Amino acid sequence: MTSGSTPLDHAILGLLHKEPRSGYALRKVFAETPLSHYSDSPGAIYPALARLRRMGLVTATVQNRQSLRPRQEFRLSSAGLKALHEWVSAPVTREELTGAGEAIMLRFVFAEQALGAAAAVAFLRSYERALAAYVPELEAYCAAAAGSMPLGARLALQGGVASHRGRLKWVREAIREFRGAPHERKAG
Amino acid sequence: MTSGSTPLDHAILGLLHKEPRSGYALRKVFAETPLSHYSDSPGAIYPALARLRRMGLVTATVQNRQSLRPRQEFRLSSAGLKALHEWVSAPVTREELTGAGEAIMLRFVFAEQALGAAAAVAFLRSYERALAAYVPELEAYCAAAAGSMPLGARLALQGGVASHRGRLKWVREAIREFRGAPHERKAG
DNA sequence: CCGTGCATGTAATTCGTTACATGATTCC
DNA sequence: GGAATCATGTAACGAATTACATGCACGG
Repeated sequence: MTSGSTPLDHAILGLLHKEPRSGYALRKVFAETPLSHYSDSPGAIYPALARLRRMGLVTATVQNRQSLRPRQEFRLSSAGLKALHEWVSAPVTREELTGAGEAIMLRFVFAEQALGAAAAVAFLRSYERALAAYVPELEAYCAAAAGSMPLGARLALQGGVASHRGRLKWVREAIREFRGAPHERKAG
Repeated sequence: MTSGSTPLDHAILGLLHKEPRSGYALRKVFAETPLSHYSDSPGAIYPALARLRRMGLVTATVQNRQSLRPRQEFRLSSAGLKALHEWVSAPVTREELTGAGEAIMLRFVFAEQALGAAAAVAFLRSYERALAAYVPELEAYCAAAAGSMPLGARLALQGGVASHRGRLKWVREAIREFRGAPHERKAG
């Protein structure tokens, strides 16, 4: 098993490909960009880096060697580059498709089943609010950063915007559907 | 903290709301329905059920009490019902929006950055293939099951179909964009 | 009586989370 | 020199995964 195995490992390998970074710099990326759902916590990053180093996928160059708290800069090794290549070249599987946006739809379904149509609509309104706030935010990020981004990153960001816009459209249609449908009794 | 905390806990509470089930029955649901990305492994389900029982959210009725391997049927307690209500009623947060479909886009972005435009297109083709196979499958499930489903579940399923169709459209547009764009040199 | 499916669990390992602890640098 | 920020880690804990172990029920 020469390839990094967790999503966090993969994200780190990808980021280190662009340029060598310290653990702290990686934390900042995870905290401040749309990669925000990867953990920016030291308890995840530093063990992950140690792991990748043990696996030979990254190398660390230590600065301030004599210091009690030396800074390290991590860069991809050739094995790490190979692992990154294997990861991005692997075919897209069915499982990867299934995960997207699952959890939130589950909440919606159970809202209706456990609390009835009114709760389902309330949930949809909350979803709508969150999306209506998030989409312009993403668009702003997109507009600000698109110029300095490679084509793939720009397309991915635009795909994210489109996806959330599509969701928003679905939410609004779903609300209308519930309005139109005969009210079911509240369960529970 | 009276509410179940993990996604699996929530999924179990929601399923038990509909009807009491055994651990094995829950496993089958996770294995055979679009809830497929929750673990159907005994090492996840049974500890989760034990946890929920400790928290007082579910109760177990034991059949074959004298057997060495008694069957249990789990049902929601009133506290469990309350926890379910709280979960589905909680507002949708920004974090819930961010997670959707992240990992796969990351692979796409890094494919271009690490291997260049040709690899990015290859990735998109793989993505396209997977989606083109999955969407009709979902549609078939939808067509077969829609009649016997409550409105919310049907809408959620249709939303999933629409979302994946939107993705597919994006993938095809992205491929065209890469065709049109001047070829960048292969990095690495 | 033997295999297949139903059914419940445990053990080892690994990863992520939260909270904590510590040191170095920079700017006022 | 004190505060904020940069920077690196550890400890305790919870949860998921894989692999394993066990037992019951039924049909051929």
